[in-house]
Amino acid sequence: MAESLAAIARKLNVAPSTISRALSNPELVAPKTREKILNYVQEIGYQPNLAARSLRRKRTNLVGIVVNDLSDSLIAQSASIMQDLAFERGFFPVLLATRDDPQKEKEALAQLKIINSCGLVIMPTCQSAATLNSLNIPIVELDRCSGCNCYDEFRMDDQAAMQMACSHLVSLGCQHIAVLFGNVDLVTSFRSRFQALQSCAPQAHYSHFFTQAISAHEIAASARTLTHALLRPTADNLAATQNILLPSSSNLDLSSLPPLDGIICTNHSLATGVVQGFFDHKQPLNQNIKLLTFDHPDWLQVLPQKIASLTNPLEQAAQQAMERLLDRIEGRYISNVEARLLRPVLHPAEN
Amino acid sequence: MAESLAAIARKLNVAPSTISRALSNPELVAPKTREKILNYVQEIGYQPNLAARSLRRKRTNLVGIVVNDLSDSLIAQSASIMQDLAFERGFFPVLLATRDDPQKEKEALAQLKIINSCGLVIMPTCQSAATLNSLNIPIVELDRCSGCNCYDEFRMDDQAAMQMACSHLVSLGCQHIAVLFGNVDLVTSFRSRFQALQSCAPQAHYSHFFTQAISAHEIAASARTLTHALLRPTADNLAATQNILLPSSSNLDLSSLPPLDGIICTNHSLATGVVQGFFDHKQPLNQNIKLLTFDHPDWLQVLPQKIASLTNPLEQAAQQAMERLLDRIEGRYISNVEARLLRPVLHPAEN
DNA sequence: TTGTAAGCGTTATCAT
DNA sequence: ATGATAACGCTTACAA
Repeated sequence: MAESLAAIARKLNVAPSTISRALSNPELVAPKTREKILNYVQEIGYQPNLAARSLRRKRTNLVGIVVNDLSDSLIAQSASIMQDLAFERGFFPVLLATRDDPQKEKEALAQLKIINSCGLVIMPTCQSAATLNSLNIPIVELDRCSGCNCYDEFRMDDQAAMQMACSHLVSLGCQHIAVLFGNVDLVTSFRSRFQALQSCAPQAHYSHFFTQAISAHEIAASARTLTHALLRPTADNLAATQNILLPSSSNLDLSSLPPLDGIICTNHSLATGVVQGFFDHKQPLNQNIKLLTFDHPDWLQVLPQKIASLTNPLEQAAQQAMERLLDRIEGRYISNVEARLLRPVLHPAEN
Repeated sequence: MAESLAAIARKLNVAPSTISRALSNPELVAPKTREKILNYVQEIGYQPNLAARSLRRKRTNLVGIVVNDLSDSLIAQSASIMQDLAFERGFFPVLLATRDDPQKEKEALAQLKIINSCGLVIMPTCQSAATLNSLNIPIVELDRCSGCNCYDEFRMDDQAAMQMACSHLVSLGCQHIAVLFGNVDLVTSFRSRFQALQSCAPQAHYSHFFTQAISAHEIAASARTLTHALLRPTADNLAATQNILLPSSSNLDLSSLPPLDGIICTNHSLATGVVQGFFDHKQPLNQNIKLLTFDHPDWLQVLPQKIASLTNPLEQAAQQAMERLLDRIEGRYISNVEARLLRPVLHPAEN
């Protein structure tokens, strides 16, 4: 059983409150006493009882970290960075994953409410705004935005990313580029990437395709089917794309355009499907058709042919997000909310 | 601000203790009062203050979940299962990852001590025994064992797994199988898999190779180098394996044996390296040489040729581990510690 | 069956 | 600069 303040107080012949002060407001206690106390506390490795502290302070030191998919190693790594940061500043991180399921997100937020978490960094799904507001704690949005513009946001600069992607393929000589998106109606990041496409390098033609799917698995499946149609536009293959794309997608009859020589996947789930589609047709990657994917999925390393990728600067965003959150909690940052957009990094296909 | 017990008590004209009882020991309060209380509590959505409860009970409801690598999707999924389970039983899961770094594991355990977690499910690294014992809380080991045999253990049956793997390749006609392991000196699961190899289908010859590496990344790199030597045993390629294998590995001069026609990777990091090695030599997978890997890495789905895999029943193990932990915490299970070994499932290469 | 009261370990207020 | 004291919200003897 850990030593209590009272016990230490008796040992040192001071009042418990003095010790408490020495620990939380050292400047309020005389240097001599302070040193005596801190030395002893150090020596016996005293740990304050956090339950008691939370009870008295009416605030826990628990900060929520809600991400969509921990099995994405970039996200896992970013979460780990945020956890370390929280520790360092005396907070305790509580990590929950939603797998992009709004239901699970609701549960997660409910749980955070139950444990009285004092702050939250979240990668929100499309529909979280209402639930977020009901928490009444400082919140920072990471990588996505929930739509309510009342929280700090840290994420990739979608506009810059889209332009970098297009310029890269154009510089490789591409003239007709298919750009694959997830559901632009429901996912803001896809929407803003698509909007950015309008102002991209005009040296090429762009055809855009939107999946209806939202979950990673279904997005990949849709992209696979779509790839079949792009590579072999047979009647069957074209028909198969009917129910998986949003009607606002480009027409799949591409005969009036130059032949397809580039594909941009605006997230890694799309890329998974595209790569599968190429292999289904025994077509080597990145040869006649140059590929570029947003994100940097783990499986890039085991591909027989390499493809270009554009990495989301999620780790930096995560770090900044957590720092901002803790600053908000501690009242060290009180300015208006801001959206900070970070530039991605382009990795050309190796050889 | 959430309503307090005292406030509710006043509203209902009962004592706070009665409400407390109605919530934690319903059978101790008269059916009529109980109903009145529970209804009201339900209605206003009362949530007990957990800090106060923990303080008084001298026990938090925080259970630690310490895993090595969250970016492994099977592990992420298992962690999620454990979290749900903990929630359902009124506990709160605290998820921490170590990336197989003993230092980070120490930190994680220290943090769990600070927050006073009341139990722990852990995938221990090789050297955790001492730190674990110093926690003085119920512990369950998942997927690996720390060596101290004082905790319940739930993991794959390595012996059965190894035998299934060998039998499968033998049934495909393999006569000479290379079996790749991680560091058998330091990682118990590799050691027990290797021991099981002794009693495997004697219709084939087995050559065994042990990496010195421990971290996932280095294991993959070692396996890649080794694969080069296995596919093209040039002097250079053989020399390159010198410093990455344990000396107790089989001799790489395999000329006295039948030609290599099967490779078993005893975890997915090894498989990553092997697949890279095959591609480096433009050699298709699973054609002349049949491949089988333990685990079911995500990238299997994007391979141009499929390979067989043996999936660790980690999700079931995780579920059982968490159930056991909570039973121990609540004193509902008090028998001696046991090691429960679960059989894996074999997935043949799809066509 | 229910109420009373003490106390968990900390911190904030007030008095010294 | 330090000490005494009350209070945070809950649980649990014990008393009624």
